[in-house]
Amino acid sequence: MKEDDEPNWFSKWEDDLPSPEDLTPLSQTLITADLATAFDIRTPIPHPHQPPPPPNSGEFDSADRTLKRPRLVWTPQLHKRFVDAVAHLGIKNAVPKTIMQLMGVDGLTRENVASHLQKYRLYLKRMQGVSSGGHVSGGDPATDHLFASSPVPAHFLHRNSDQFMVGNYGQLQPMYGQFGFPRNGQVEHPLVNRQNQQVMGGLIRNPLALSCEDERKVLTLFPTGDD
DNA sequence: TTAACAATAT
DNA sequence: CATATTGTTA
Repeated sequence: MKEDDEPNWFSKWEDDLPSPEDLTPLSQTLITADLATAFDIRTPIPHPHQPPPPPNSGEFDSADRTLKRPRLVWTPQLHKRFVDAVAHLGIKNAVPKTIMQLMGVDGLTRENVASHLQKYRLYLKRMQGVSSGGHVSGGDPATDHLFASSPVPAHFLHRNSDQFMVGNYGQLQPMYGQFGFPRNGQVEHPLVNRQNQQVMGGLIRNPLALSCEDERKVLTLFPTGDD
């Protein structure tokens, strides 16, 4: 009776081990749709009614990759959501996939975001060159119109956009308060000049609009309901 | 192999 | 010019 009693010296720690489900949320993809809603970035978007199913077009509107989608049109509302996502993520985590997830827009692909992000970064860079908020530097106002219609999270303009990591769960305020350490001591107001606003009344008022440009169909993603 | 990113193409 | 697609690199 020496082994019958079962001291279970190993059974002990074995029992103590956490079950596979108990641990490692680390492998998870960052920020699920649920998390995104948990933030404050508005509601999760329903879906923008996919491509117009032209009966005899041979294209299906299902979430079928590998098939061509209509050109995405970045409305001010959609861009706003984009900026919000980027702002809340911080530079470090603001990569296409994460942004896409945080935006929670159905039908929006990583490529869509990547492409837009590329341009957005160029826009920010152009602004850095020039002092405060004035748009110059050979950038046509018409070009920046979209970007100008959305408030830029300040910190992005200056080099020190050292945002905190994703840990801001629960409550997120539009204010980050932490300007960090201005090595230059140059704290400016990233006020965006809106004097160059074009005709914006009545033109961009109809969301969820599906138009036809030439023969290419363009897809306008839903209205976020707020701007 | 995935994804970010820059470059290039529509 | 706005967005897509591709190519390269991490």
